[in-house]
Amino acid sequence: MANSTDDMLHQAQLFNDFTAKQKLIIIAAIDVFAEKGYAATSTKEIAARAGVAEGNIYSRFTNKRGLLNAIITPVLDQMFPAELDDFIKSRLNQDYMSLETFLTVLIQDRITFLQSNAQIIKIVLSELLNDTQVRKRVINNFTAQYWQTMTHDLTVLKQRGVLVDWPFEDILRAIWSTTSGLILGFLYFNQPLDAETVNHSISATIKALSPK
Amino acid sequence: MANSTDDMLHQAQLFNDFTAKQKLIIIAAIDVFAEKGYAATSTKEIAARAGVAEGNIYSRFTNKRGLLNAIITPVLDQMFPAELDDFIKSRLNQDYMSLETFLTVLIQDRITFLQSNAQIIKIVLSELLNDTQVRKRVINNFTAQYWQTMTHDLTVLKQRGVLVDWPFEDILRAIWSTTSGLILGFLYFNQPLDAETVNHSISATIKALSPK
DNA sequence: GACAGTGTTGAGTGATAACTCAATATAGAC
DNA sequence: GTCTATATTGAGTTATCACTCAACACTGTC
Repeated sequence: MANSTDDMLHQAQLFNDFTAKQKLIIIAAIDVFAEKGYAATSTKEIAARAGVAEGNIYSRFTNKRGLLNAIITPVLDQMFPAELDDFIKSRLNQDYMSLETFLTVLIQDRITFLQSNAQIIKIVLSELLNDTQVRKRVINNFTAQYWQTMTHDLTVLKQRGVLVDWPFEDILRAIWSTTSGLILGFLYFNQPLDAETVNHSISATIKALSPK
Repeated sequence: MANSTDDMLHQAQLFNDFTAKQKLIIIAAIDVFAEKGYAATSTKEIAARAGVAEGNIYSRFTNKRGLLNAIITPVLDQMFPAELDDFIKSRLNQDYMSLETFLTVLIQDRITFLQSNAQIIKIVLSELLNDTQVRKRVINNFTAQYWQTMTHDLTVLKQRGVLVDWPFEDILRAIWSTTSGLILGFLYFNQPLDAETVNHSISATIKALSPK
């Protein structure tokens, strides 16, 4: 399953500090890691797909894990952002922020992000399940950045009485469960990610988190 | 992270066709596979943990993948059952089956199943992401068994007007997203699985799937 | 065009992977 | 207790793994 040219360009933007051949290595590695997993992939295969000598991997990325880290770090850092995108902020910082607006903008934004980094997300997910270090990094990013960002807005919504009065953990789990369900279905089970499907999920989340 | 004796007994029940040493192999393999993933685990390490010669693995399980299959097959087959448990059936086949009853019984049942097979579920999830064959098996079980079972009851609920009129795909995704979110939080992020947390998730699903 | 610095190569290395197999231990039938 | 079939052993085999390194190519500077 090769990347389209668009995907390659998009990914290349994330990796500007690298030479042309190093980018080829990264792109090949993303492909193979996403397909069979990090542990089941050999550096020899990556080099062959990239059309590059195997030693090149080690002169730039130190070792196999260094290559993995170079790939997943930029995505990991953007997954649970410390603050929201300017566009989102402008939509959310209105006089009256409805739960519907809040969840629609938020979920749409994350779906766009996850979908446009589909291959790398697959790698991150797999490592999340198998590697304690990666799992710690994700937890750390989540609690140190995202949690702070979200609880502020969630508190406002609670106070206005438009959000159910549950612990933040339960609310965030509800939001991320539906978002992840959508993305996982798309990535692994060939399910569509069209407007109607997404709208149903968003609508389900809105209803789920509205007070009775 | 060793298994408790209870877990070992529970797992042993699933694997009655095996000798004592073969069960030790299975239990050791479950432990290591769940911790670091199938591909990153060597048969040498499994044999060492089981206190057994390495060759024993190959005389009974043919090869490393055979061992994996012996472990995940019974869980895979129960994950999306062809028909519901008798107890569940009796609760659901009442004169009036409310959406609340339906979802509560259904989700509780799957949470119990997933939780009591926690270690093997971790292995299945990891392989689901990395192995096309396992993914095909899951898809096949789901569509050939579970889909048939569920659509019948969902149709009844739709006709009674207590269930939102969405495609079955979207409804099942909503149910499984929240269930999976709960289990994943428990398995990988040390989140609690207490009654209140579960109730919030179930309540969220009920609201999400109720018509407006 | 000589030089310096960085990028790239690919044959080579030791470790370890999955797997084999002839020898040995064990358990049940009679 | 003997016999037979199955379970178990562990040293050995082959392939492949991650990784190294000395040699070579390339690029820009003066």
